[in-house]
Amino acid sequence: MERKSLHELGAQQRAVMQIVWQTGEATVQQVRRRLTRDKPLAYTTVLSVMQKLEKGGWLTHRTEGRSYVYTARRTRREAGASSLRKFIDRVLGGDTLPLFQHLVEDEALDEKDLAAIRRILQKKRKEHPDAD
Amino acid sequence: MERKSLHELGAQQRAVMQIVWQTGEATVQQVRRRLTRDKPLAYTTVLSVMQKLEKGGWLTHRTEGRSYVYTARRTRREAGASSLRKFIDRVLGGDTLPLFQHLVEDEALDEKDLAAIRRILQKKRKEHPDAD
DNA sequence: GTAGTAGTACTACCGCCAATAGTATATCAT
DNA sequence: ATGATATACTATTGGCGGTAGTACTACTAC
Repeated sequence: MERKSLHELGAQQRAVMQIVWQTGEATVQQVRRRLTRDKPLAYTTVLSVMQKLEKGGWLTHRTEGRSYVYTARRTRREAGASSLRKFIDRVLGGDTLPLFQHLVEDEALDEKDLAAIRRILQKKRKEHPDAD
Repeated sequence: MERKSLHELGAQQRAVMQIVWQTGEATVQQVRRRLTRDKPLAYTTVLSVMQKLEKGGWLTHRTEGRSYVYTARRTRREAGASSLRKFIDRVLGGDTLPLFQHLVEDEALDEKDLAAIRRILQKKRKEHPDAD
């Protein structure tokens, strides 16, 4: 079965999820208004997308007045992490090292970020004071 | 148009690319033999996959005898890095630091990996001896 | 030189699913 | 009651991955 991963969603579905994550919770109308568009989508289109997302386990809703208020079932962090795990396995063949390499070398990281990374590493080192 | 990214390929297509990358170059037959299968795929099936990959800019071929020898147009590193970049932007919203945090803290990294990461960081620090 | 073998080109089909939206039905406000 | 708004259900379209068949070409072996 294998639950689907964030990066396997369609672009529109991801866009909706981003909106829900940003706003914390949202009705169909709110999502619809936020979807930047030359020509706005039909209400029912957005609704359909969200219903499919709910069926896929991405959203839940509660009733409020006559509307549904949707919320994400997982935080963006969680979804991102799980997606990343699958990405590493599937695309990089489980090899995390190139990933770091890319992150540190190619990605735009300022000194603050780098310092934070060093701090993370040192903390990790304390927990496992094996080698070096 | 926007060229497609490695993680957006199908599983079979990725498998073929991995084989080509591993062997450096390969004919259809070679790829076919390497595709682990209960029931081996028809020759023309593998051929079709590779032709589509060629059309999509992933492979090129040269003629050798009566066969085509296919090679990848980008190295696995390049493809992986580019895919990763898009993955970070599109899927994680450019959020690199938490990504890193997650990787170090939750993902299985042995000491060897950690050491390699430190090395990368130190190299980076030499190039930009700004802060700290 | 004819039959067989191996290769490629082109075409096709199936199934899945994202994207889009219409119709039917319910509910609420006035 | 009427109209606006909301959801449920259904439908259509288009693309694409995965699979493979058929047609054509070229080499090989008697």
